Amino acid sequence: MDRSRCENCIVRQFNSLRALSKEELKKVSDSKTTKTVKKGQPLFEEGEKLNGVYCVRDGVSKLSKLSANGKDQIVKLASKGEVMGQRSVIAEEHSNLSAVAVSDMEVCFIPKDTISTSLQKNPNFTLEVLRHMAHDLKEADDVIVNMSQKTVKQRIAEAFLYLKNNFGEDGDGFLALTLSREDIANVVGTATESAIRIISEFKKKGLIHTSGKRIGIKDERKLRDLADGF
Amino acid sequence: MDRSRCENCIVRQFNSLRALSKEELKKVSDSKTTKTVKKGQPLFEEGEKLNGVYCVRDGVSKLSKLSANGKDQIVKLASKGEVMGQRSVIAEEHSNLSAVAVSDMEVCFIPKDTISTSLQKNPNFTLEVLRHMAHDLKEADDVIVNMSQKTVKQRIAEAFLYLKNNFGEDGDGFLALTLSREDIANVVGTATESAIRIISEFKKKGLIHTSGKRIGIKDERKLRDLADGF
DNA sequence: GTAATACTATGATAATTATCAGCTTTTAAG
DNA sequence: CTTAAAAGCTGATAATTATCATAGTATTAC
Repeated sequence: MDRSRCENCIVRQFNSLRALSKEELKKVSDSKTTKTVKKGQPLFEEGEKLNGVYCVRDGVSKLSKLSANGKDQIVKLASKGEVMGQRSVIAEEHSNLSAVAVSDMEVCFIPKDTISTSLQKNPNFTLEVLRHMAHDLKEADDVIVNMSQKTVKQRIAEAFLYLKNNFGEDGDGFLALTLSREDIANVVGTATESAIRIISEFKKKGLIHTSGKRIGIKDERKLRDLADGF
Repeated sequence: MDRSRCENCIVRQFNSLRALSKEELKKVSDSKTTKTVKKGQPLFEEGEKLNGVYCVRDGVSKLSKLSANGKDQIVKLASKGEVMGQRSVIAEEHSNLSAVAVSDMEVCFIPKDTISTSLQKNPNFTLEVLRHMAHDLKEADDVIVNMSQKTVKQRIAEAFLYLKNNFGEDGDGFLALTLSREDIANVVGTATESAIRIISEFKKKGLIHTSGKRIGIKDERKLRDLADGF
């Protein structure tokens, strides 16, 4: 079986592409190009015009936006099965976010036309994309509330739990996705030093353990309570 | 002309309902019910299962979410032409937000079935809804960045400019939409006292003028600069 | 292997923001 | 109309968070 064909790609099960017909999938597969992106390399930049979407086969990308004060706010982490750039392609606007790989990635680039055609011809596909976007919007609302109402300490606890739930742990009990301290700070929207200080504090309190930049969760229950304000 | 019919409703031009066919519009119009909602009254509550969507004909509603610490975070203000609750109906989930009128409102309730049928049968409509949601998602990203990276002072300045741009001013040079100090605080995610203090400061600096709870913008340029961090 | 560079860490201090308390003004109910 | 309740306001203080400075520790390039 040729795994480089979308028809055989497992990743597809997780995103809206699963609503495509066999015919359509073949077209997607014929028009797509596969890229590998090294950790730290950009996929696209804020303000760039996207000529297609990126489907993540492996690895993780951060989607971020530069704020007026020069800091990068990470809005979302996209991993296996997620499609990046669809918002811009659908609304026919330039991207409002930058995408940079936080681990080595393998992605498929699907040209805009292929997507647009299916959006116009296959209502099931459109509906599926719509459902996914509705879900993303709900998550965005939750992030807004967390950012506005929780303290930095709570947000960092929340972030660690999120990383564990979404990316899992490696064999040694560390979070499978290792982010730099700066990236952690940019996820929760705080100064790098503040994030580091709080990580040290969590370590002292026995909530987490660290080894270099790797972080492992030691007491999930207490972290949860902290994130919820108890 | 019977303005109570969707076919003749101007409001429709502003939202995704404009993509409906004449036939569909008639069905919508026949199945809808019109409600008036007094300022302060709820349209629906967080966690409630919505059996349809609300199309705003007049007035403004706040969409908010209760945070763990008991504060209400206002995520969006919906006014004439906007459709509320579509996210929940599309994703078939309970509402993640509460809607409460911040001014007297007139809204049309359109049952879920009517919407679902059109979503399945009319790809243009689905695509139009999708475009709107893509836009909402972009705005949500912007809010996340503002909430995470800007100071309370900047966020309040931003909020006043937003209110002016989206709801305009009355004849006396005050913002057409009057929010309580508490609502303003809940929009920017701060304590009511902090919001009041900053409003007083803006007044002293000649950026705004007030009369009771009404607020007018005096120096838009300086407010803009402040919001952008200069 | 070593120098340069980026990342992590911690202290000191300043700025921002929340909280609590008390008071005044406005609004709404009877 | 008047009285209770709600909303607005201000001060004092505490807690949180940012900033600046400095140093140790990894990483990477040559």
